[in-house]
Amino acid sequence: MLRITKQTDYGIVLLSHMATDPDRLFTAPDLAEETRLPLPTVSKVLKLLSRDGLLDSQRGAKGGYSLSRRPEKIRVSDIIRCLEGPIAMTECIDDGPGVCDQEGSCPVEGNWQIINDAIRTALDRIDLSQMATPLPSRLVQLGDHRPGANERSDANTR
Amino acid sequence: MLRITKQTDYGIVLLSHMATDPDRLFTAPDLAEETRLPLPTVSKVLKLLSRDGLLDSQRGAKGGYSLSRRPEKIRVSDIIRCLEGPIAMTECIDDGPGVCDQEGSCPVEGNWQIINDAIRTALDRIDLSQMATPLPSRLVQLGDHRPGANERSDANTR
DNA sequence: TTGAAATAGGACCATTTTGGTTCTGTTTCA
DNA sequence: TGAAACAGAACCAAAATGGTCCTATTTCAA
Repeated sequence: MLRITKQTDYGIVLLSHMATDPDRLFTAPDLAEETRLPLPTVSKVLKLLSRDGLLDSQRGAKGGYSLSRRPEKIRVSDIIRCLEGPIAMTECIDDGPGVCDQEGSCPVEGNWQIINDAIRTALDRIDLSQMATPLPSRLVQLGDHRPGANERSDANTR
Repeated sequence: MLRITKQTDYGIVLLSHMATDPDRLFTAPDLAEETRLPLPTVSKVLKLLSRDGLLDSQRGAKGGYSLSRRPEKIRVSDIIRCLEGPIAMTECIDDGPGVCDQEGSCPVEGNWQIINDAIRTALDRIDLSQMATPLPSRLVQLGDHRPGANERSDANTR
């Protein structure tokens, strides 16, 4: 389904929430409550985000997490890269040469770059401030994106 | 890793190969050999592609698969949608309302649309003819994108 | 000095996805 | 009528995910 993992989902939710008050120091328990997500999971994600420098952390009592930079400076691509690794849609990319037995004969070969770059670029353009705006205007009609209303092709998977 | 599944990978490889001779009728065994992929898997993917109308199929002896339309008319997004379901990076999209217990309080809510649309658009812009060009020119420097050296590849799409 | 409150970092395991194979039809041509 | 292909589904091992939990370590403040 070309989807991000739930962890990343949580990450974006958490960071978006933090972006609404960019200077505040948030504890994990606070965040868990405010976003209504389970604490252990929130905790785990925050650690990852902090390890990669998207969050600053203060240990000890009165500790917590805060955004390491302005929301505008944190791109969705940063978050995904932190929580899921390099944004490359196929393995032949991040494994380097020599792994794929198709090498040389693969009809696609370098052309994966086209796709990867397109995705990366798209994700680079979106930053936290955009995600955090409290439903800016209903421009983005919520129920209106179903491609031709073609039958739910995921109907069989559950 | 925000990656497509191997099945989709195969699908793109297969279709790209077929795009190099758009009018030819390919049998699954032929394709397996020409792309050096295992036949059972090739077979499986072809069936899916054909079920969704990306390929035409002819049964019986002398049967096979052929592109259902010109390579330029087959977008990467079509292939992904066929092999992985709707292109929506989070579940709150394709499941419709009422599923997410965050509803109403989720700080991101409709803003996922921003991301989903960006991805969809990016993938809409790439068609099979682009993927199939036999390494058009080495513009897209192959060995230069590894995680460490993150070169900004702006200025292409959009 | 000490205890409570936080983060840091793993280990762990059930569940789900995936990758790939195989089997049993059905269709078509020669 | 048989061989060659596609159609469709079942199946299962391996990998990835989602969550939780446990044990440090750090810091503040009484």
